[in-house]
Amino acid sequence: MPELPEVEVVRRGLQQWVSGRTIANVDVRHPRAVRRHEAGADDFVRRLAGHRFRCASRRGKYLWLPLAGEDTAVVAHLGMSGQLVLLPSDAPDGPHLRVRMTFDDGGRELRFVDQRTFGGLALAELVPDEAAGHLPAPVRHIARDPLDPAFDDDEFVGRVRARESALKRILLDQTVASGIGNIYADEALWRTRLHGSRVGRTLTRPQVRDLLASVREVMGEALEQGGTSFDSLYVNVNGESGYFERSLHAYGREGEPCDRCGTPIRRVAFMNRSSYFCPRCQRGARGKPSARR
DNA sequence: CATAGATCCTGTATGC
DNA sequence: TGCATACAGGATCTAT
Repeated sequence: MPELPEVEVVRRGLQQWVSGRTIANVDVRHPRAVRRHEAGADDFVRRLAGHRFRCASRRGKYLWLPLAGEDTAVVAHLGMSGQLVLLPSDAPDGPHLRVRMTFDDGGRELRFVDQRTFGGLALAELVPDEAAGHLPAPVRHIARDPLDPAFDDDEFVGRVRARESALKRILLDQTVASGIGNIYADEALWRTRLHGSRVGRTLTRPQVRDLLASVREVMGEALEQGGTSFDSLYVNVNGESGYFERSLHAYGREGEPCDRCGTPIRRVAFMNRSSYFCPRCQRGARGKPSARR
């Protein structure tokens, strides 16, 4: 469940159902799922057994579970198709089960399920971070996400306007602001009436501020509805899907009328993926800036 | 240095 | 029916 709202839904589930529990056994069913754990799958398994999870944290699309009494955390990234689900031990494995963790209380076990194996788990060091307290080493390279209270709006505006590349590319760059993916980038651009091919450098400060407000708005609304799900690939820790798909205005709506002006939504290939936009509301780099008055 | 493109993987949907 | 192709919500490595 890749973007911020979906990952936050998972974090909340982990916070409720996994924090405070002590790991009994870890079973790595596919080595690729722990490829980011440099010391290998055996080391990953050995170092987790007997340790207790303190809580569940998140920045952008990264999740981590700090271990009690240690300066380490299990870092998880769901990639394109990863799921963290809680299931009874006797539930069938399913074809994409990658890692299984049991707990000493005998309750539901935690499973990492990932069809495409772009996601993964690793045990990483928690290192001091001047602003955030502690952060896992693999998370330090990304920026704060827009829902982080300490997110620096001015810095974001400055960085967007310093870029020579397309606005959508900037939104997807996790080192500028983390947590935004293909869906919410398109949705925020639609809400702000900006075209993703606009060059960052050409935007006014108020335009970038509006865009940031739209990002927060759409992510907040999605979170309230449990995230966006098109199919069973994107579920919370209890295997349930969110409802935000119903509220999408642009993403996945090629040919359908724009909810503002009725013009059919267009889809174009961009950065090896799809971008959806309203060709009337969101004027492109070739046309006049839409917010000009 | 900033930026653009290729690549990792498995499954589903679509067209011939 | 079989087969080929396009596409899927992401991040990272490589080349320019």
